[in-house]
Amino acid sequence: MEQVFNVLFEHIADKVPITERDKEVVMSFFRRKKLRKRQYLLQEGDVCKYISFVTEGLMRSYTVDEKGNEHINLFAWEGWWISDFAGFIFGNEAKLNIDAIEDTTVLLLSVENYEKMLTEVPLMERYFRVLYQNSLATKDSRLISAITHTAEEKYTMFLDTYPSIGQRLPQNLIASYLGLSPETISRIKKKITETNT
Amino acid sequence: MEQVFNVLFEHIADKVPITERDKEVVMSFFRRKKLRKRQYLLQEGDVCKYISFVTEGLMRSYTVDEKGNEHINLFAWEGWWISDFAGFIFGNEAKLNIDAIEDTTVLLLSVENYEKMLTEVPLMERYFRVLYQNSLATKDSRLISAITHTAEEKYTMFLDTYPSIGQRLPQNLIASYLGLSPETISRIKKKITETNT
DNA sequence: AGTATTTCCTGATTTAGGTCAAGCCCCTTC
DNA sequence: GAAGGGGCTTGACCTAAATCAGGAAATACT
Repeated sequence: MEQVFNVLFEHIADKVPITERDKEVVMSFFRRKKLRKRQYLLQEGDVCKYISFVTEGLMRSYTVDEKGNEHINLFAWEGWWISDFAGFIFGNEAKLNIDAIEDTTVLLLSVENYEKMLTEVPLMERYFRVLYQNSLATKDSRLISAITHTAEEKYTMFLDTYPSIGQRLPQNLIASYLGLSPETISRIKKKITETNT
Repeated sequence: MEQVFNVLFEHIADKVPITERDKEVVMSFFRRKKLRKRQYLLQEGDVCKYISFVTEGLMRSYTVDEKGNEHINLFAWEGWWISDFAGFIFGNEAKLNIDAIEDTTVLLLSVENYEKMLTEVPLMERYFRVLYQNSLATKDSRLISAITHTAEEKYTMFLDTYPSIGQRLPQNLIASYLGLSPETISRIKKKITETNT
């Protein structure tokens, strides 16, 4: 079995008991793709044909508002799915841009293969149900956090929640993810280190 | 078939082709419950044993922060599911409160029945996958909106998205849902009516 | 009908965080 | 090793929305 699929199958096995037989079938639906740092996987206005599973590297999805500001929607590193969901599901134009923050390898799953896979391998139906279910619970708390917490709380909570990824991200991207300005993050960092001494 | 189930089955049929036979089985897993206005379905700290489908009325889920402010997470009226998802799925203490804004009838589905139903009726596995998938897409756009838009944009977008429900909600609840103060909503309304004359 | 409780409005003041601007440091890349 | 471009910091200033406070409408309760 190809090396890159290990990450995917570990992720699946974590949620449902997948057999070697199923793995073979599942594999056949995916296509592998490599991306250089800064390379687009999807641009606003395109039709989003795939959902992608990151096996190596780091990606982001983001929107651009009228003033030209980028707002990061999601980071996806090893073991995460990324896509313009609304576009993928409902078939409309993508509102999101997706690009690589580091050199990245992804496994692409097209709409047709997604549907096919779900019917042919019922276990995968269950896998995605569980996956979505969990992300819903996560999204809920992010939303609450975005509405209720202060800038400082958002920042420290982000670092607590994703300690490993903090290192890999320039702080202006974290700012964009949290809906804060880079300057604010900078000031918060200063304040925190000052308090700790 | 009991009347209250109509709303549920319409909702299901909208996503997957459910048979009369399946309906019988599905029905058996639910329990019906009536709630008076202001009555709790779940309080913070309880174990969330159910997800609930609203067949009539209007409910909300909300958190309370350290300062005692309520932040509404979700409104659920006819045809919506409501629950403390994280709690229901992972079995930990509820962080959300859920109560009735109007007199409400819900159909309760316990964790055990949920799991049982999903295995016994594979079609329901698919239904929930599609349901979650769609809510994910919706949540995404609400999150982006919470981060990027101004108070006025959030308010008008809310009314555009849920025109029917605007009437049924006092505006302090809308404010709480949008993460704004009631005063701000009041001023926005004033501004809008002034502009329109 | 009359009281109580929400709900809503409006003004004055405060504040968190954004915006603008300038300079520095650290990588790349010729 | 110079030149350029990100990324980060810091200061001065600004603004959207929160908070505080008071009263007016509107609902609900007996």
